[in-house]
Amino acid sequence: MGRSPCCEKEHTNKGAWTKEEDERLINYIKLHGEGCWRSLPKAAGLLRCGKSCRLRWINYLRPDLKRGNFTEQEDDLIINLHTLLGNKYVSGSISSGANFSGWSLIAAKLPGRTDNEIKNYWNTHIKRKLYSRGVDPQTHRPLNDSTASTTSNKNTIINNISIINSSSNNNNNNGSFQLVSGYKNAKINVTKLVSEDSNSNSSSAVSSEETYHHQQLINLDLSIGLPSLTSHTQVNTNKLKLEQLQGDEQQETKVITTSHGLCLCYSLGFQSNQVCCCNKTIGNSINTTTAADTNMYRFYRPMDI
DNA sequence: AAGTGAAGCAACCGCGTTCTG
DNA sequence: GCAGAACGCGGTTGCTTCACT
Repeated sequence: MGRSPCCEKEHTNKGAWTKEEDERLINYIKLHGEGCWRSLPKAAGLLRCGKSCRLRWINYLRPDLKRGNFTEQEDDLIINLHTLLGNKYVSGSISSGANFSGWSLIAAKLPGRTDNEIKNYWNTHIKRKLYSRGVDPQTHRPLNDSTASTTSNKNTIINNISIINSSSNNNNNNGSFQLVSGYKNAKINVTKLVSEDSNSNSSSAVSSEETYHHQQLINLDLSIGLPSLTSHTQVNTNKLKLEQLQGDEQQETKVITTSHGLCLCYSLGFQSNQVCCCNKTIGNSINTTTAADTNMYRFYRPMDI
């Protein structure tokens, strides 16, 4: 049940773009801006599909693109974000209409890089890098981990977590959001972010119930830098802990909260209300502090179920 | 120098969701 | 409310370049 083609295929060029085509597209967008990709080719005098124009502009012609090799820092960030977000397209998960997906979200955290570029880089470089480290690039588990079966996707879903807005059916919008498995029937449950005093160790900071779950978690030492926090916000280490949900075939979620109400959507770089409706982002003032304030989230992977 | 396979990457494709008339 | 258009995404293809024999 496909869709009708977006353009007349018999009258469009395909394949590599010529310099002249590039110049036409650049000049047109400089004059008229982006938008209405369907009508752009005709208006710009290009015998190209609108989708093709959009792809060419976004991936190669945009003036803010950074070309060249990826840095080690970029490598690490991509790996970490992929561990958290995966690469699955989870369109329409956000009530505001924004789409969540792996590559595009990762690209949003790497200025000047495109999702296509990151995707290619992942497939050609990082996969190999992870294999050489003995890590499965899909599950981010050790290759010799017999429990990380690729055939039981429903049980290994960390890289298919999507973020959705807080449930509209309750009023629990206190800076919360949900992480939901992208796999049907996945039995992952997300517990809350447990705030810790920076001087205390993790075991003393969690309740007995949390300690129980803590013992079942594997620390992958996956850390993602948070935007700096302002002075009015205590610097806390927050742990996102994923626990297994036992004996329940239903996919289930719990709301994640932080002690200071920082929305993880924000921590991932979204502006206030851009993707979630929690109204708990710290706002513009968050940009004013130093790297010394930088906090880190540490993510844990659940044991297999 | 020529042939061949691997690697890299630009571009295409199909599909899900949102938008619009 | 509905249908088709538009957009944006991940997956995949296929061309080009590179390395090796």
